[in-house]
Amino acid sequence: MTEDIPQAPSPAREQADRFLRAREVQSVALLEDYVEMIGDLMAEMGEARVADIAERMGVAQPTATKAVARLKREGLAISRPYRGVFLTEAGGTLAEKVRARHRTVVALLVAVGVPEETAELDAEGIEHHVSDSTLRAFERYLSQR
Amino acid sequence: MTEDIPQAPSPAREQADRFLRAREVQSVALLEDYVEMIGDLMAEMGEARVADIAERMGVAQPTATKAVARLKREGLAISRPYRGVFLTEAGGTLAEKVRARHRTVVALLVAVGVPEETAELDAEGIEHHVSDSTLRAFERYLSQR
DNA sequence: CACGAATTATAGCCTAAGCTATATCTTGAC
DNA sequence: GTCAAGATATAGCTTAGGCTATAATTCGTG
Repeated sequence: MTEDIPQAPSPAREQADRFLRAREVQSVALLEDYVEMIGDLMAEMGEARVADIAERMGVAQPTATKAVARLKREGLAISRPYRGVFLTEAGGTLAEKVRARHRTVVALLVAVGVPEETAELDAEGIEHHVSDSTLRAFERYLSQR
Repeated sequence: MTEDIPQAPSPAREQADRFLRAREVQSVALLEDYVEMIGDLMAEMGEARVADIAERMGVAQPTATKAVARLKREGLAISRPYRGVFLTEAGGTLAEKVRARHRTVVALLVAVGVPEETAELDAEGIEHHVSDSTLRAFERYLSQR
């Protein structure tokens, strides 16, 4: 047998794990975006209609329909055919979390000198990769200054 | 005709554009990761072999082969069957840019209080969404403190 | 209350990125 | 120089997320 007990993984393995994590994050990123969007629409108009979701996400209507189907599968939304889409409790909770994280990321970017517009643009992609640990660090940084 | 000359786009449109941009970024993110990785391997071992690329990326070997094919299509790498993979000049330039951006992102995260390990983990996903403008802001922030 | 317009769903297609299984090529050891 | 082991390529499948075209449903208006 080899020298060592379960211990330091190889550098290659560590690096691979980072990429695996990034890919995992990516797979939930779209879900998060849709959930947040549906939350917005529910707040603004009482319900989210597929056409509005599609318009705001910048996708074709059938793409939005398919995304909603996935949200339903994951227990984040409910809907009946030809009717509006609504978030479940889990969906609502996620939407709130995503919204808060988005605000924090934008605020941090602005705090370190990124122009508002750019911050808003970049945050859309960045936010999904901000872990809870990093998010807390951002909050600490923003509060003590 | 309507009231206004080509001007302020609708909020929905603006939001859609942000998502479109995030999706675009995503489509080049993997290319960037592979190019950086191949650069690392070339520096360490003189060439990048498909098996090593696969191991470090945490994917199966055929997935790496396919990725290399895409890199070749995009003019970022060259290779001959059953031989190592090498970066083109364009690939090398991109690798250097990606590596520098990665370092800056990690440094900024650490500077605002994110633990090293977490910074390294999150940076892997975040970096691809950091625009040139944001990167410059990060550099300014890091230099004046 | 019926019908046309608007909305939503469905069908079918494409590409990217992952996988396993298997075929092909290279190379080092004998 | 052969051949077995190792590395790479290929075939074929899956899922996700796009798209267009078209079918089905709902709803406001006359």
